[in-house]
Amino acid sequence: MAIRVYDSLTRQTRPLEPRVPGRVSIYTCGVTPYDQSHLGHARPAVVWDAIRRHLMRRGYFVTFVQNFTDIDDKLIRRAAELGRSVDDVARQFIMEYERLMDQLSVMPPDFAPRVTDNIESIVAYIQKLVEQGGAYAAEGSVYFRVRNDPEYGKLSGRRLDEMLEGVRVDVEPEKEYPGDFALWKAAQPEEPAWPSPWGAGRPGWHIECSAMSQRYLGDAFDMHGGGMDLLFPHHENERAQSRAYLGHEAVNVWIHSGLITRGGVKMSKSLKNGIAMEQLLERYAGHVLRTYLLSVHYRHPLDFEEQNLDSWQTALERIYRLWQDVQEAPAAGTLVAADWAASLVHFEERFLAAMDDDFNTAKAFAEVFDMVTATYRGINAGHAEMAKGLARRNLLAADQILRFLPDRTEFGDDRLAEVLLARRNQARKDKNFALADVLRDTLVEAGYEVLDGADGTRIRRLGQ
RNA sequence: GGCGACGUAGCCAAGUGGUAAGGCAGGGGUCUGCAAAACCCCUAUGCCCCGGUUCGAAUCCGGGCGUCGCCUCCA
Repeated sequence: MAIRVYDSLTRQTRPLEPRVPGRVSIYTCGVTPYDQSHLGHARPAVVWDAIRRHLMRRGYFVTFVQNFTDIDDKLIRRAAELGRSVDDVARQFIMEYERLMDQLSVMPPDFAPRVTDNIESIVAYIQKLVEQGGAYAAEGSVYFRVRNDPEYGKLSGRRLDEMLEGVRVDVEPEKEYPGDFALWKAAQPEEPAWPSPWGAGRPGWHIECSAMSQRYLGDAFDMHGGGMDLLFPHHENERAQSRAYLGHEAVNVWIHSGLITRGGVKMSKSLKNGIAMEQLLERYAGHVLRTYLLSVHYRHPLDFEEQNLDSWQTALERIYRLWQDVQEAPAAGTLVAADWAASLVHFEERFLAAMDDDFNTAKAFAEVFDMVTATYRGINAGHAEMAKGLARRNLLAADQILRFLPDRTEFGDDRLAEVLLARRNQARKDKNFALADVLRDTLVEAGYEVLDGADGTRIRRLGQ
């Protein structure tokens, strides 16, 4: 069955048809490293990671490029505030971003190009646009002729004339047309600058993605992604540039992830309602945050509410309990005929079908929860060996894509807790329940969950 | 003002024509020394409202109401 994806340009869901059979090339807009990363930066990264993993699971060879825009107005301003160089500030936040992504089990991109390492390509790209008449130099800057593209506005669903009604007043006077945007910005004092045919300066905001996607993926690639807020102007402009440069469409499918809101309002710096990942990761494990972001369909807005995150964590606990119970289970032997057994046997098909359907991770998780229930049903029905064997296989299959299992799955690695547990077991054997309860309370207070079962007692450190 | 999205149980959330997934919270049971865990049963005759199309609509069409996003830097 083909993978179906929603394309922002055509506003339709259609089968994914890679340009080169068996291979999928992807470019996504990364971050401008001028400050700490917040949840809004994590969402697209996690979503794309799940998409990549699913494509790989389906047998595609995936090439994934995600850039860093390490020269830009915000970055220049920030560096000035901090009294440090732009490069220095950018490097710091890039490192922090990469560390956070690692905590969220996000695979590093195959290429993570930085704008400042690609200036020559960008200049060459602009030069060709100028030669073709798609762009013009003025006062040391270069602007893109937006009106040359009859399709300008199609991606973001707007019309040029309508858009300019509300355009801000301080339009650069050297522009031929107010809607034109800068490809190259003439150098300002105290700002980093590179040489170019139009004088010293630096790239405008949108050109880097056209130039770098072309450099790393070629004249055409399969998927282009980013947050919904990049649709306009960033992706609209990017599309116009690439079409002018190439004479054809560069992108096959445009994919945009929904924004994160708080109290229904978008997270943004100006409203000071962003949540730093750093801070969140102090209180929640990486896989809890990662999967919380995947618990909602990627195109829908996600209203961040700490209580909902807590509910999600509670839900995950049930999966972890099962995992600890089955991770060492041998492969299932004979199969019995029962509803729960069929459900365990066919789990992966259903799980992958959910992912095939526009990467419906919310539905995929529902399949996982169903599978957990079916497993316990089997265990309670007296078929523990078969149920556990299948559950182990199924959890590993789902985890390949969703990455919900904790990194450290051992429990009881705490010697003291083991001693307390042994004492409690003895107390219970002696029917000294008062002592047994005290020992249990002590373990619970120490952050353990105490699970009495038919085949002995297990303890499990919460949050793992 | 223009363009676009969304509105499903107390809360979160799938579902785009065939009779409401999943999770959290809550109630009742089974099991257990007790508790926890686990399992079973229950919890939306209804999917913002009003019309329409259809044998049949949460899903399609029209009109409202509400919330949000983009139009300016933004993942």
